[in-house]
Amino acid sequence: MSSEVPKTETSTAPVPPTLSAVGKRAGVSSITVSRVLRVPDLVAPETRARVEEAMRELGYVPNLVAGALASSRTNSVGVLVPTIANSIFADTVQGLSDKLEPLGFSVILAQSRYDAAREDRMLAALLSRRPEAIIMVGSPATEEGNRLLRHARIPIVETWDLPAAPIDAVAGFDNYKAGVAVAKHLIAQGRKQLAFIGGDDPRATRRWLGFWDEIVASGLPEPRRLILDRNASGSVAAHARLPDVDAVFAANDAHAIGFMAGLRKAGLLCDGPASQQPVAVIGLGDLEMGRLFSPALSTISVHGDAIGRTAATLTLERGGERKVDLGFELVLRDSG
Amino acid sequence: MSSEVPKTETSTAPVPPTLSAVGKRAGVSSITVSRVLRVPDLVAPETRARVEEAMRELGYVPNLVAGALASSRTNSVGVLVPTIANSIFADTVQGLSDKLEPLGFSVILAQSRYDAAREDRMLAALLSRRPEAIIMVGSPATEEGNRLLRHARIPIVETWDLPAAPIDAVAGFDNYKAGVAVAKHLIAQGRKQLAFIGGDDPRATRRWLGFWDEIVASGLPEPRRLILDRNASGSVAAHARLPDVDAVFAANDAHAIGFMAGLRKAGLLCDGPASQQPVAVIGLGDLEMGRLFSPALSTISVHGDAIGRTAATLTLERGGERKVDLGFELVLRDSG
DNA sequence: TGTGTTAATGTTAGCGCTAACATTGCGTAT
DNA sequence: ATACGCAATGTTAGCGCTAACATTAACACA
Repeated sequence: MSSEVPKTETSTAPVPPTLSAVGKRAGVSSITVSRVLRVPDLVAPETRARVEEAMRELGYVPNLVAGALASSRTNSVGVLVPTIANSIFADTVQGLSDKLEPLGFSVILAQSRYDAAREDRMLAALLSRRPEAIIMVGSPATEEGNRLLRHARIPIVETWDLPAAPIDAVAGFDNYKAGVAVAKHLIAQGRKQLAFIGGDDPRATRRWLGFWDEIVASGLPEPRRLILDRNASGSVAAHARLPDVDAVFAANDAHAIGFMAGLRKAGLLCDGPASQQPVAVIGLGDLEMGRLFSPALSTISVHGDAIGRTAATLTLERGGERKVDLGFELVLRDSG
Repeated sequence: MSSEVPKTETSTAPVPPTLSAVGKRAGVSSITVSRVLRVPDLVAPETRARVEEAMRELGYVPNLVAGALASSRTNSVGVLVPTIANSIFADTVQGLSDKLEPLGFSVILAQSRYDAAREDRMLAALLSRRPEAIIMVGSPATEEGNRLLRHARIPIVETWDLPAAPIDAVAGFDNYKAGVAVAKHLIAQGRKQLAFIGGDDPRATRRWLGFWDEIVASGLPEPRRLILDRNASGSVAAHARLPDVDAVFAANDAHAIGFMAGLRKAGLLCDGPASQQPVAVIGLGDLEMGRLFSPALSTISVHGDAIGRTAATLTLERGGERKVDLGFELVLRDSG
């Protein structure tokens, strides 16, 4: 990526044109060109036409880096997700970027990979690009991450959860209540041996807590918790480690589907309704695939894209309600 | 997002500290602070310690916008994908960002939503942030997009395909051959009435072309093509529109799974091996879900993350082979 | 006739940093 | 002692743009 362009080639050096170059060509000063770009109404129509012509001829591409430094507006937002690959957070990124891009904002994307140290590094990296807001999944894992964000003096949106003491704004839902809702449903269905499978990130843990509390409060034996790594294939074998279980809440749909694939192999899955399932399974996320699976997956439906769009709105509007609960709904299909 | 911070509040104004502020506090000039950040070996250990202390005390966060303008290195790459939500391209973004982030590069993400005009706008928006490279899925749809990229004088990587006349670098596979491979397999299996379902983006179309050519060359009747919108649910009903078909190539796994869900409803799916399926189904992408489905989905496996990592490598190294064919493999499971 | 008023354009300074070139001080060879 | 090399630090200019404040000309109004 070194710049070994021979400069002594021709008279028209391959130097990208600047505002002044356009201005010179159009016979105006650089500020007028700048105005054509940002506030065209301030420029006389003929002048504007001449400038636009010059921009076209030179193939001018504005330099937003310089513009950002001069105006201290970068028109960018930093987005931090644990992971983007086959994850539910992709919907959120899509949602927020659909909202932000038409407004001229760029999305700077970073992944923490569920690693606190990397999260801090990414947060610092994002902030050094001076985004006008940060949208992240969850909350900073470390004190350092918190400090960084609190000192940044820009809107911060935490998503996919409802932290008790948010840094600034929130767009999420109550993961604890989701766990409670699933437990209630499973108990009402008459299930007795419940278990929870999935990751151990903060949000999954909150779900587990709600699940546990509700089950124990109802007098049933304590549910088991199986912590699985992040790919669904691992959950295929999970059933062997959960003998006697008759209902499972999976921290997300991928785990739920993997678990069901394992149940099928074990002959513990039927194509009938939930009441006929030897083992009930409830997921979270409402992946399209869950609907296509047979038996169709019952799940906690969460609107990932709405979370993203709401987060985008929260970065743009200061003031107003800064804590939005997008809720969730228990969608009952055939798996549990 | 206006900055109405009352400046006459205290003596310690809430102005983010600059390099010079740190320098002043540490008793050195700003350039020394800059060196501590970029080339610490040039600074005496005690000085460095003093500077680092000052940075910590002030909570200094470097301003890469200014740094980029001064050095004309932004340490960022622009990434353009059709869509990021529940798509196979998320793997590619993950792969390239895993490679790029540790090197200090940020990813600026944009989505074209399969829309040529939006693609051009996003390309222009990306370029105006002066990324050091552009990685995109496919090739620019318009002449204007091509022109923009050719004039940008930075590495451009086109992915997920092997364009005949690439702008610069390529990391992808031969979509035409993928179609041929699927056709060959299906024909060898004795299937007679073949069809293709999926989108009509350039890559899907290339797959269709290979599929069609191979089938017609073998003397079988022309395959049918059903163009579906981008969500898998639409493909559930696709079977009704393809009576008599005994083999289907879906442009991606999501469509394949949706189609299979439809087959199941119609009683045209069994849990046995491929030879027993009334209708063979082959997907593309090798989604984890496909493996969990029953019957397990046969598919063209493509390594989306390897495409991303390769693309990242191609942006970093000029010279060397600039056209990398990552290939694909036909993974046969139970669906066809 | 002078005095606003407004529309259109220009001038100046500087955003926060880094490249490129000084400068300083000190140890060492001659 | 003089020159030289080198390590550590500093000075200067400028990246490409925009905010804030001129300036100019044309015209309306009393």
